[in-house]
Amino acid sequence: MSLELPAVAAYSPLLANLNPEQRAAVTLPEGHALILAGAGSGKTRVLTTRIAWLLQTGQVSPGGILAVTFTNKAAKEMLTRLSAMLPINVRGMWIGTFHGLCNRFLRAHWKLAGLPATFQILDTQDQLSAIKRLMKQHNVDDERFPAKETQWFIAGAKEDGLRPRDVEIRRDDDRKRVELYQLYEEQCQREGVVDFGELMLRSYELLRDNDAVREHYQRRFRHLLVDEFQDTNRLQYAWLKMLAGNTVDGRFVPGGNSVLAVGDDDQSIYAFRGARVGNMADFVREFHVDHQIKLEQNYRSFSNILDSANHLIDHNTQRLGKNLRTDQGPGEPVRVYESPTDFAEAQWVVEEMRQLVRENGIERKEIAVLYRSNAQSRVLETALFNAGVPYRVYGGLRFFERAEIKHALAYLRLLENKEDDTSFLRVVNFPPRGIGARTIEQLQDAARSAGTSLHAAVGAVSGKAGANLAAFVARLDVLREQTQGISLREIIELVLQHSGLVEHYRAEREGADRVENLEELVNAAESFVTQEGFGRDAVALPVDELRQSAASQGIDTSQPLIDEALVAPDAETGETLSPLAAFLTHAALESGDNQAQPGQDAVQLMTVHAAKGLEFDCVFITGLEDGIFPHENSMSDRESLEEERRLMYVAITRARQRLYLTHSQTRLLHGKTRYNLRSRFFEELPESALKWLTPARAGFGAGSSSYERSSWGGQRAGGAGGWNYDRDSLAGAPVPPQKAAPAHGLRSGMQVFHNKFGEGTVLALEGTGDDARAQVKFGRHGVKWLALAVAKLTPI
DNA sequence: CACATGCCCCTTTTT
DNA sequence: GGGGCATGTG
Repeated sequence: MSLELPAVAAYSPLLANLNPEQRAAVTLPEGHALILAGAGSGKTRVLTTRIAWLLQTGQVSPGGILAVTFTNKAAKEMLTRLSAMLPINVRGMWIGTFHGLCNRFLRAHWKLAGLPATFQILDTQDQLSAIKRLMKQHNVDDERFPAKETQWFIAGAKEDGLRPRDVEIRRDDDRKRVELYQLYEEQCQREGVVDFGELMLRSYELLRDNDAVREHYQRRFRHLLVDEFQDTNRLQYAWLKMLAGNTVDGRFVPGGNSVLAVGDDDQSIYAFRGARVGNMADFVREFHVDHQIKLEQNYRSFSNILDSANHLIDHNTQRLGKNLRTDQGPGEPVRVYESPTDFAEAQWVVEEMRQLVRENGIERKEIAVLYRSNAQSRVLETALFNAGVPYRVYGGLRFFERAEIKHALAYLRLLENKEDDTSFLRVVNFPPRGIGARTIEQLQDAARSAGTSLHAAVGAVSGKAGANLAAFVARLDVLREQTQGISLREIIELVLQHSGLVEHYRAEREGADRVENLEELVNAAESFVTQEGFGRDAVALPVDELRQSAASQGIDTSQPLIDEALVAPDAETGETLSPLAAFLTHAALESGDNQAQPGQDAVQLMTVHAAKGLEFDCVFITGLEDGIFPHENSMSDRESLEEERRLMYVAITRARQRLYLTHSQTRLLHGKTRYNLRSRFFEELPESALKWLTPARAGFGAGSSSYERSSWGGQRAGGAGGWNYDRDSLAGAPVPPQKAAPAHGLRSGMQVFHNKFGEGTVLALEGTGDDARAQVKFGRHGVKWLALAVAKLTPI
């Protein structure tokens, strides 16, 4: 790889302030390339500068760029940065999420994809309720086949690019699951809806099976750029391969397309939803990648923090290999704090952060508290609330996922698509209008035997209930009439009024927030139409202009143009998507912010997953206990433990200046007190970077503690540390508050023998005395909870 | 048919 | 501990 730059490069302000590796990445020649970009190494900057560079040097026109990200946020950021760099119209570029781009593609080619023009998108909730409905209809035992599991199965199959007929049947139950998958597909097709996986899979199949379409897009996109490549699943990889095309035996051909993949195998934390780090290695092999560049210079953290991250991740075996370095000094040590209870832990964290704000002048929004799972936020929130510290919790319900919003959207969807049974069922009796379960059952039976949608079957139900149904449908029909030719804003206002939703929530005691949210929906629609991009996506460019540019690309213009640039869903008529349909799509693809209160200087609370891509001056990683982090379900096999370690790596690398690691001896979880050992990850951090604020207990084979009791007697802020256990108990298992060490002497991670189940690994311990239980994973018999008073477990 | 009570489950998350 | 869901009662 040469670092020599084209002559113009040296003068381009775009390249100023880039380090040699970043510059090499930005100015890469044509060909496939993989950028291994460590945390805080300026990855987004490289990606956007690369696009700007390609455009500025005239190597490609905006229409030849396709850049794909995982989140809307990342896509938006890329667009914003790009328009700040170059005075160009970003309109011609395809920049967005995988699903967003697939949606755009399917809107342009709905007919070829076998979809109705008004197809709507099911989110995860909708998908689950569609599956439940299906299972009920086919009398599937939901004990044996939980709907969630079926959903998981279907989504997983699609992520691997598998249709029902392609799924390999490994277990007896799979036969039924595949059957359900098949039925589910038929149901979605009948109702004109697609789930997230379907957006990807349909697009992929259309590209695969339609030569004209594939060749068209292959000719168009000369540069494909992929962010967070380590998070791509099998299907996304295959999709990319289809688009890349222009290769012989997978090798890049000069004049063909170039794929630039940017990723970090150490930050791959989404295997549980189908992400495949292996795509990185496959990419290098199958695309015969010409250029690999590592970005290892970290601009974010002091070296104590970075050393900790490097040291930890070094314990993973499956790595491409990469070590972050920084020019910044060691900075502050990584502080470790142990508390007796989760409550005390939270109090200590709050007290410590108040000091940070008061004495160190740190802004509250520069402080993040991270945890492994959402359930842990509660105790932290309580402590923050009691202390009067402003905070903001990420995660939880987003705007478009709120029940009242989903209700309103269901009415709107029914205006667009009468066949949408999921939406029909959601609102047929909401607000209540005398249509009960019996009636709905009757209606479903009628619809099934006639092979129609619920909407079409309404006439088949007689009596009072039938009249109610007819009135409901009539009301929808009237609304549909009334909403012709009026603005999106007016449509929504009308629907809110005439559906009775606002009225219903006004009458409810706790309904004020919901009414407010419904009003907010009007605003959301308004800003969607004006700024957000309905205009961008749906306004057709002049057809003459298009034909000209198409002709110059050597595309046959005697046929109707197949190109989203027309953006009209129907390429023949030039008809565009209605603002309402576009808005509904937007609502499904972008679930919206949670409780946006920007501007306020508040402490940030979130899961480690949610923190990926963010950075803060000060970071607290809490609940660092075996069974919590690493999570108990991920402790038993190496692969998932390695993912937990990567998760910890992500958490550590969020911090710029100060990092705190806290753990608690006891924790209230699911209403029960659990005694957890300090996380095994502590043993994987460099001692030299750590400062133990509380005595380092002996864990996992470490030597005895060197702590002197007088050195800490609870003098830390908040006085929360005052649990005076004695020195002897420090070397043993976790100490219950009654100071009675558990008699069983088991610790998680221990190998044990059971007379019936054989050898196993202790995953978790719970309770004391006669109530003590252990969760053990056995080879043949799986994971079991055992009462220690009964089960005879012998340590091996 | 609407509302209340009991029961079961319980990673991580984006689209 | 708490939310979602199924079942029971007015």
